[in-house]
Amino acid sequence: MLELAILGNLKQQPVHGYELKKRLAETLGPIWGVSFGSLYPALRRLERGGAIEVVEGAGIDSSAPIPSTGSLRGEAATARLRRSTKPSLRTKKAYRITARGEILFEELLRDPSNGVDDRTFALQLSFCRYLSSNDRVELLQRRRAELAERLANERKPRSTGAGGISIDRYTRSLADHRNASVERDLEWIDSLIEEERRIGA
Amino acid sequence: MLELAILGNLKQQPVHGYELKKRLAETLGPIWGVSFGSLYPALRRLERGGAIEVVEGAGIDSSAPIPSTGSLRGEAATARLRRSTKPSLRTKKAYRITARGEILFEELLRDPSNGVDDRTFALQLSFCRYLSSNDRVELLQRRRAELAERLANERKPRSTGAGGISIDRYTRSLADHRNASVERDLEWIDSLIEEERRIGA
DNA sequence: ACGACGATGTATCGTTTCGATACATCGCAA
DNA sequence: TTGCGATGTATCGAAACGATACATCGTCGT
Repeated sequence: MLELAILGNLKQQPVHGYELKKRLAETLGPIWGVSFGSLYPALRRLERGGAIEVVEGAGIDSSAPIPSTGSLRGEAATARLRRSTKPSLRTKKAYRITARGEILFEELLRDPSNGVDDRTFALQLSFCRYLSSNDRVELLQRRRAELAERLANERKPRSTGAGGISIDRYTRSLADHRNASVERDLEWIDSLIEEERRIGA
Repeated sequence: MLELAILGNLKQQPVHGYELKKRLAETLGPIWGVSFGSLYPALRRLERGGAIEVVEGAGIDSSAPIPSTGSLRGEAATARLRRSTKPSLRTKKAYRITARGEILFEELLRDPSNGVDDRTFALQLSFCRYLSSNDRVELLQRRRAELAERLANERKPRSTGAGGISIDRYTRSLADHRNASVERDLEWIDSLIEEERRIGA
């Protein structure tokens, strides 16, 4: 679902890879460490699919115009080209979302096959301003169902592990804490649903 | 860190792949869906590394002895062999941890390069009964530091997102909830540390 | 003036993980 | 008897990860 994260960010404005990574790290925080090894291939996938397109040199910071290769740095550039066939490393390649990409974004955002994965849900929620109030409630309720099911599964008595080995104190504490965490998530989701119902357009 | 999970489970008793997957799903719960596509390669990696070894047919359920190929099901077996060169699909291959594996397990369990990844920490904690009280406290404090840092990073005022776009209500709520969650994790860790200090051997 | 250093920036390599699927056997119930 | 779900091993292609290479910029100390 990296694509969703990328498209959602590009929806606001075109950015280039490095900047995008910083924003993703900021948004997703520590719950999802997006690496270049995922990001750049994902960008190329999206570009191949026609969901995004490059905007050569049209970065965010207008204060840094791309030096047209061959003017000031002609010597360095030719020397670089002599050394390697690869042209122009470190030229900011900004990406812009296309109409096709907007459609893909909506599909991914609305995709009901989720609510399962924590990270995907967080992502969808962080972009749910692009959803109708109805779809928002639906998303929240899918999530609610998932959390309730987890709780139900965890609730069934399992004082002894498989094989009859008794669970130690830490494993028990871990499970309890996880349970409490899910309960709080559930309360939070419920408050969001209620609020959406009250003021949702 | 799948290896750690596998070794920790095999430490208790030898099991075969399918059973192992069920146990892992039970232990790790919904936070880590271990798939066969990860499990079997991991088992083979460990076996190649000499950390585990196969125990032919010595499964857990003693009530289901492996039918020695060629007795009761001789006909079916030969027919199967005629059809494919691959021998004996669906024969329970139980794995047992070796002395080498025990060492590897301790290394992985003690590995301080972590505390960062939530899943890895949960895993290490669930096996921390194999650690000394000192190492346990150390593990908990590494985790504590990580959580405290997250909180500090999140705390810095960021009422507007990068690019000057104001954060919508849901993103805000998500961030707040995540913050509260980390705070509770922190309290929990602290209580564990305190308890360990009180009664730890 | 210069050289070290860290932030910015694009890119790839090898490994691991994931999700889906294939293949195969057993037990049980319609 | 047949058909379906649980048990069981295995692999494939795609995706993600962590590390690293490569390259340029600005800045700061000397």
